[in-house]
Amino acid sequence: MSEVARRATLRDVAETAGVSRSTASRALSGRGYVAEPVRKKVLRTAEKLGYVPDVMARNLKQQVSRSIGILVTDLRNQFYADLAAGASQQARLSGYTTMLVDDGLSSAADDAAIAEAFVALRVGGVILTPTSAAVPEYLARHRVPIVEVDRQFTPDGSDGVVVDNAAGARAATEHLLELGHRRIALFIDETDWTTGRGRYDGYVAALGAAGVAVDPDLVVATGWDVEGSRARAVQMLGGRSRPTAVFAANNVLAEGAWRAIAELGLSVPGDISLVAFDDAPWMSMVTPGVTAVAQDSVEMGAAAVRRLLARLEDPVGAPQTTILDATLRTRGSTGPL
Amino acid sequence: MSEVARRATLRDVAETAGVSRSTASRALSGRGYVAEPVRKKVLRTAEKLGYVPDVMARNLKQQVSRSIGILVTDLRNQFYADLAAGASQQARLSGYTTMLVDDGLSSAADDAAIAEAFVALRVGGVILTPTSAAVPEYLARHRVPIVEVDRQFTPDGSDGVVVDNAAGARAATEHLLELGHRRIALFIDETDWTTGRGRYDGYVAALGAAGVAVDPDLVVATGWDVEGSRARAVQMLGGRSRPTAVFAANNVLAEGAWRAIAELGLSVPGDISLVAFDDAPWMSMVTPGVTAVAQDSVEMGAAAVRRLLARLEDPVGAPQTTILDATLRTRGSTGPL
DNA sequence: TTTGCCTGTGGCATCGATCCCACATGGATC
DNA sequence: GATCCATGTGGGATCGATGCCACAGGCAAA
Repeated sequence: MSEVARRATLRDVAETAGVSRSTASRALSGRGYVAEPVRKKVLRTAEKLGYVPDVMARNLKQQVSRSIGILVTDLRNQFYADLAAGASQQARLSGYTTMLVDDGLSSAADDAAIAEAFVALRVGGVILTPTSAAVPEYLARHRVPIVEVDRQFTPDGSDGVVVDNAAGARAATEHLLELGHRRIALFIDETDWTTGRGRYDGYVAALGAAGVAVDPDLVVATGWDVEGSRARAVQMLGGRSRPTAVFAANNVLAEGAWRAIAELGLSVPGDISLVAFDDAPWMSMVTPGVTAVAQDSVEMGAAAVRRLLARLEDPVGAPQTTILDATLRTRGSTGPL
Repeated sequence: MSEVARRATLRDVAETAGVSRSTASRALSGRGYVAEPVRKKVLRTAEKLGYVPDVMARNLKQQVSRSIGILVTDLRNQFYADLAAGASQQARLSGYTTMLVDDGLSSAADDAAIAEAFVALRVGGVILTPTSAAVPEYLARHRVPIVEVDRQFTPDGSDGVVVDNAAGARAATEHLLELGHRRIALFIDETDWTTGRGRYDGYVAALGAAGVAVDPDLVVATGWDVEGSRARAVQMLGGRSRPTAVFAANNVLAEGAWRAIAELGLSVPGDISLVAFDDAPWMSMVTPGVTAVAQDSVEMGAAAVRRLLARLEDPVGAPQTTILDATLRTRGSTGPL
């Protein structure tokens, strides 16, 4: 056993201090009776040996783990990175460790593996941002509490934290309407789930309230990435009957639209107004600044962790969805018709 | 024991399948002899019960963990978010799970707790981006292999992955010199550690090679955040003897400089040229685009994981530092004097 | 003196998975 | 027919930490 400095275990501490493992455990954890001098001695030896308890072994014995999983859609997107930062920090403040996984360039098979890894690690619960539907299903089947952030697959069945998509989208659209715009294009990735659906509804509601009919040709599914959005935007804005304003439903699509506008040599807001959902850093750097519906993504992450911890406290309560405010930040990219 | 659907264990699988735990273990892991029909039966039972092995228990028994820790400076900085994404993905591809922690708004005490958590979780090794010096010290003391990314506290003592800071800074400075600039300011956070030191050296080397003396007044310590950089930049660029070009040593300081320039109403590159180290997304969105030294941060993260895994294979080999290329991307923010 | 309680400590089983070892069976070889 | 080996299976110890229970003293009340 002459291993080169094996890591110290509780047994090592106990033997060095000349007490039993039970006593050492009590001294270190502070549970149960320990005579003061003995306690001091154990603490000193533990310190001397550089003893750090093995949380794996502890969790195994106690059958609980103070760790949560976080699965984010894509860390390279500032929105999700901020969300992860907020969740990570809140978890740490609450004494939980986090298993943060970036779904990034993963395949469907990867998603399954990630979900299984969370179960295998026996995390207390998982924070989920939009990925494949298989993940929440798998976790639900294995009775792992989840909190869906940004988008909810099962609004009634699970906890969630979302921004008020409809109100935000409505505010953005109304802002354009007030400036006199009537031909307002909506760039959106999907309209089937809560996020896209809410933003679409807000857009429609604003138009309806202003007595403007929804033109299906102006609602364009751009795909999920910058390139898809850019290509569609070039096509639409390069045509003869182009809209006077564009509402991009998220920061990625807004970037595509912005690049297309620059490419076509159009002036903002002279030729076209642009408003985005989700205020990315670049929107306040460019000239003119991009009017955007800001959502506090750091706070969303933190709120999700708080919701999850509340769920762990009360496993049987009814699912709750926390709805955060979205606020319109007016900048130079929107102007009168 | 009539618990409401307790999670299935290996014992449950074994009993249901009518075999011993040993046999069930062999069937599932594929190690040792198992008759084919028995193997099939065990696999079917495991599937039916939704059995997922407890990696904690497995690691405890095997005394190895296929997980690594990743500590990033600040996820809200795109550079570190990308780095984390790259590391996370590479780790997953290699079959490792990651404990990703965002240092974000942490105090020194938090740092100590984070380092201890890594040890407590018995991670195989840790990827470190710049934080407090206490972290690498603590981990080294506990014999946890580390790879320092972006900045190395102990270049000779530990593995590292860095970009070629000197060459990148030199290229940026030479670019400005070639355009005729002579009064080139350097905005930098620190010059004591590898990152800042390398960039400073590159700047000095380029000036020296061109026969231009280094003016200490033009090398400004701006602090670590956007606001500090902006304030210093306003002060310096608002004065009468302002430089004709600014080299910002990272994306944060570049943002401060950019905001200051906009605030002062200066034109780029007419009044002043700007070049940045680290190509952030906004730099290609603004007009004119910002000339920048690009480092592949996703690849840095991936390279760090590969280095760490190699270290786990060979614990005693000499420390290695991987140096990645930095390439200058010329955009509109730099122009002739 | 006996009973009872409180304090302090150690023995030992336990969590879930693994794996060494013993043992059992069957067929092939001498 | 005895020996041997290959194959297949189960018993039980083990990893590190915890916590129940038993037990040893000491002290106070009856």
